[in-house]
Amino acid sequence: MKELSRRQLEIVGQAIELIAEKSIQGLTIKNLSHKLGLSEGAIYRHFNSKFEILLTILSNFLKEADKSLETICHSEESALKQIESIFMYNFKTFNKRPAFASVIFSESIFQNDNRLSEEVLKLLNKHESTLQCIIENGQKRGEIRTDIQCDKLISMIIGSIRYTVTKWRLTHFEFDLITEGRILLDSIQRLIKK
Amino acid sequence: MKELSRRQLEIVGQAIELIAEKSIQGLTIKNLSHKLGLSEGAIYRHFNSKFEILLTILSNFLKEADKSLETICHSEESALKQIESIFMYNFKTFNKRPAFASVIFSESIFQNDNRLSEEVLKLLNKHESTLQCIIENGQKRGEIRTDIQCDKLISMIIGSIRYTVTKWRLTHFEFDLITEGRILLDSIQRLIKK
DNA sequence: TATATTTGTAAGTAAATACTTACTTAAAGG
DNA sequence: CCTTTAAGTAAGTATTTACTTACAAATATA
Repeated sequence: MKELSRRQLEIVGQAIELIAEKSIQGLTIKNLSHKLGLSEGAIYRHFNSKFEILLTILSNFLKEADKSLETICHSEESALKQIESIFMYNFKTFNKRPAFASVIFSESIFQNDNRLSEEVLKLLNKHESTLQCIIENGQKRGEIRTDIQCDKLISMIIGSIRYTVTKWRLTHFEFDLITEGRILLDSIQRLIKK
Repeated sequence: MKELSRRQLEIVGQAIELIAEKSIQGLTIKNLSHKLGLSEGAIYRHFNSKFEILLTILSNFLKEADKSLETICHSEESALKQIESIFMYNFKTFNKRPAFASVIFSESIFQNDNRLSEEVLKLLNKHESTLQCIIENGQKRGEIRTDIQCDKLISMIIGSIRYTVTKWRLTHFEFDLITEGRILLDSIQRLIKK
């Protein structure tokens, strides 16, 4: 994973904007070149393939998420506070950059290659392992109820976050994601606390 | 919504199988014609467009789901039992016909047309309204806790079902959906009961 | 300043894809 | 039996798409 050149950053940035505007299907080399004010060929001076561009977007997102989740996990907050941080991290990220949601929620789009869906799976696994750590500690400390399997609590938490974002997208962003996210968080906290 | 001819049923059936085998991206007219042992043109004797085939699949699925959800909603069972029925209906359906999951979970695939994602939204809304009815009654009857907003309970329930199915797909069906679904259901029931 | 490297372009290519057309065969009906 | 209609085919078309090639300009370097 080398550093990206200025032009590469520009290409990736415009690609993300393009996805935000026209969804993942709108990310074509032609559209991208127009957006950049370059020829299609020029893009290939900086990336070997469209796949590489997408992979760059995804793995940068993954790296960023990794870092945030690590920070949350190693903080000294209570379990419920840590879960709050995960909620807000997700809702704020998707609210600010809906394009990421478009990429993350389009697992099955890429015909030949499943390396992209593997990246998505990595992201989910990272969320799961972080939540597992938080919940297990919370259970030991008596903050979280112990009568429910940890992995089912995780499915509920991640599932409800994802579903909220999915509905937000399907309804063309007509409700405020952060507001709804906060209410959802409050409900989840009330359900899982001891 | 007219009745489908024998050939139309065959085309739709093979289309579903094709999606199950190669995911939604594998559904091309060429692939479909090979599977049917017909020419590509022959398909157009029975459907005006590929879009129409997909819409037929989706709206039949929607109709079926509608019927099941209505039955569940109007049964005299307890709220927790009704929720169990919704869980099992979903997990059994996707387990038996993973192609449906492939279609339902690919909202953003269809370039120009958003009529398909509207169908998916309809399906989600039907689930939501059914659950709302069930939960509100359950709350009145003292079966379900009332300290959480109804729509957040719904997000948790639908979200956790969808997430479980998504993971099942991303991990290439490596765990038993029905088994995991039952454990998830048990957890949810324990969380939301009064 | 001369040369080499980087970055660009215009104009392709090849493959995929949904759909059409002109024509043929099979079946149905009076 | 003859005509009409339904159902099929082979061989297209038009468009989109990711990617390539041959060449040119700009920029850096010696």
